[in-house]
Amino acid sequence: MNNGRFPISLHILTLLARAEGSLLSSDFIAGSINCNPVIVRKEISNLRSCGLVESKEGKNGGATLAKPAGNILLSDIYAAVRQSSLLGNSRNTPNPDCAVGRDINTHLENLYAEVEGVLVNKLHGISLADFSRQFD
Amino acid sequence: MNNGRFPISLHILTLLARAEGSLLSSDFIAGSINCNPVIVRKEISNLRSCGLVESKEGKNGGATLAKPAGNILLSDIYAAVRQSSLLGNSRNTPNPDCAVGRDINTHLENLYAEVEGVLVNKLHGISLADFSRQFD
DNA sequence: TTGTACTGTAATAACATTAATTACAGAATG
DNA sequence: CATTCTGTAATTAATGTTATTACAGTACAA
Repeated sequence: MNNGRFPISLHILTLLARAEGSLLSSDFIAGSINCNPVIVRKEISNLRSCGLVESKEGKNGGATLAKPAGNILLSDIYAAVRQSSLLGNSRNTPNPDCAVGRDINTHLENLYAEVEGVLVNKLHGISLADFSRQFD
Repeated sequence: MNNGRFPISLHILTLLARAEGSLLSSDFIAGSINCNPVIVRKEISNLRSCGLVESKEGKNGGATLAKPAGNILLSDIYAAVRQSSLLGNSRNTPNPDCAVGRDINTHLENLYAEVEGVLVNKLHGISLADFSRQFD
């Protein structure tokens, strides 16, 4: 998770939370993030498939939250953008003839599950409403 | 942290923990990880600068732990390889003329510090000895 | 004292991932 | 029915990561 998807999604959702139901265009959102609008539309497409936002096509279209900001948790956003394990994985398959190489992936997976658990737990305690309130 | 440095460093240290003081060469370690020995030497160089391993040059050289495996915590390893924030950063500087764009980096930093705190805390409770014992 | 087996490190190339851009079909509105 | 928007695919550009090559320097052992 070394990429910008979490902060971008959180930025989008914060803008939507503060827009209080009015539709925001991908161009407007991209202007705040300072990135390409296609990236925003892609990210919104992902958030939509996770049930966090709704969007409307056509003239005067745009996006809104699919539910109250108090019901969207940072753990939901994390889950929506998560694509690789938190602490990284080696690209190569370790040597199966070595006691460590043989089992390290299993033990890494277990460790990662444990560690990611505490992280998700923490994010579970913070709502989008909590986060976006800070901008008032 | 989408790269393989944490798992590679942990793999190296696990091998060293199990070698119980005898020197392991970068070639041997690379053979277990299945990566290039230069990568191993670079990572060992980093771990050495963090005080986790010692190494000896020349014939019959190699690396060992700089202290007992029970005194090396996974949080030390995390700190040694950490190079970017856990949940990623957008590459672009957000629009300062937008209330959200103006302050989001500050609020993201605070959030990341909080979240990373619980992760480090978790890793602090697990030693290299605990981890490497699993391979017995 | 010299060959051998290592480390340390720099420089470069190969590869993988991420973001930006271009392009365009389709939807909703006025 | 022109306009303004979304949705999405395809491509290119930028960046980040790992592998490779090269070689100087160190320690050992015959």
